Amino acid sequence: MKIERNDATADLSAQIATAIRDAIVSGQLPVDERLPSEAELAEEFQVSRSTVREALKRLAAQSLIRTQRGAFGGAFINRIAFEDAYGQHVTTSTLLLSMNAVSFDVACEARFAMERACAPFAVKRRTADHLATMRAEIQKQSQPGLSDESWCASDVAFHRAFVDSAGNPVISYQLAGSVEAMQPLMNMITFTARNREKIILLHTEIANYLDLGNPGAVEKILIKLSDYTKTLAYDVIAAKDKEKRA
Amino acid sequence: MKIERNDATADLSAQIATAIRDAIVSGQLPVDERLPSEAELAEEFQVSRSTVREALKRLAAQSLIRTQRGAFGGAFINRIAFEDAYGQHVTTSTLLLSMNAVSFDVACEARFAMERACAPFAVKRRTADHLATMRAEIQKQSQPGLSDESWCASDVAFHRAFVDSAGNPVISYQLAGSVEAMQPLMNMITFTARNREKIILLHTEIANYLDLGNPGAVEKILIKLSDYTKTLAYDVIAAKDKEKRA
DNA sequence: AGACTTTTAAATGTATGACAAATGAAAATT
DNA sequence: AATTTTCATTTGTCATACATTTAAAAGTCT
Repeated sequence: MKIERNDATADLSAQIATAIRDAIVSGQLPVDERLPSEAELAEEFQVSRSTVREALKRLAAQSLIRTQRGAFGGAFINRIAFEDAYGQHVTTSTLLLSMNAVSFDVACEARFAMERACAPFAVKRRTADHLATMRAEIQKQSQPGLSDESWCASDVAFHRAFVDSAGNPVISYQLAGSVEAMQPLMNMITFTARNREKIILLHTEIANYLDLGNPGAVEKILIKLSDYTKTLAYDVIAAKDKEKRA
Repeated sequence: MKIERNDATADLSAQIATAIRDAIVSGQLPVDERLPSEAELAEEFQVSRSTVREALKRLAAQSLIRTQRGAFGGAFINRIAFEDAYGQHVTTSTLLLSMNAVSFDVACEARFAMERACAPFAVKRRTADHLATMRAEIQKQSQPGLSDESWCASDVAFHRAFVDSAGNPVISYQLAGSVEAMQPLMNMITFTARNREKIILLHTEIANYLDLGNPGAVEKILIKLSDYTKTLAYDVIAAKDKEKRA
């Protein structure tokens, strides 16, 4: 089924993981199929059990397999759930943004551009539930004592509900990375009462136009929101620069 | 810096991996920082070296760390490159589509919706290079003897160039999952000479309107392309159903 | 003194063997 | 027939040993 060795550039466990991963991705190993036991794989690849285990842990880290102990246990090809994929995507995207000096502008542009793409579908498919969630988050955002972290979390929840209202799980999955990965960046912005007021207004308009079924208007508000977010970020960055020079 | 144990629901190696991952994601461990050696981590977490190694392999599978052998080697926090992230994203997205019975329509809608979101930026920022790449792929697609696989690969390359022309690496990264993950689905569609002709025409129009700087027109062509792709998929599915009934 | 070679210590990679713990099937018992 | 016990299988963890790689440090030669 799969053979290799003598690559020499990579660890054995990495090579074995790649071989099995390829078999999974290419569809040779169907979902819920059981892999051979660790001992059998060790025999098959002519390596020790530890090496096989390290390979399997690599695959488990990507949710490609799950393991079960006991007789009739073993490693099984895992059906990746949207939930698992979200998590990995968010982790990767977050690190990508924080480690690669992606500017706030670029991240913001990407996020809102894709969010705008949801508008036409959202007006067609949003349910009462989606609207209720969005309005509930707006309500939460209006509470005076809300901490910056809770404010940002509610902001993410609002946008998440909007994206989900487009009724396309693939879009939701793809956008989770953009929206949630920006949360650390957003957390750095201090939202004063005045800022919040303005954003809440825009959120309300989005909900209203979504309710009315006007995609163009929703897109326009999203542009305003994007611009305003960028403005706030500029101010924060400018203030930090000033502080640094002082 | 990080402690746990007694979770009982998860493996020790998974718990340790999570602890270190959290420290990385939260920014406590800066890029290129060296983790303690395996022996030291084993001591710190009060587990065996094998268990630590399995945890580290999990992190390595997500490109969170890289390891180096030899004195002064060890595990270092890895700066995730866009390239690494692409790869993981494509793998996950591909499996998500193939394992979760995501309909062709849903995948197609997501892909083209996000691609349309690129149009306004693409007309502003596309370079001569991008246009040249797109036209070169169109040229390739016009060759009569091209296999279905090569055709699809060239199709991906064309759309990739278009997305890249928007000049936003975050958008490019997010879209890589959608565009490339659909390749297996696209490969199932047999593109006759007549089909190809029509798609090549649409590709040409995209390149032309991009050249002219007309984002609205580009979006309209993308909608046409999306619709046509869906039509082709319907036909293939219908033909398969017929075959099955026969 | 400076350039080259050798040694050495530290770290990861791999192998082996042992035992613990979980688990479901099969056998034994009530 | 239902329940309990036994048992084989498999993953999880630990301990130890050795191979391999690597760069610094020490040594050697010109």
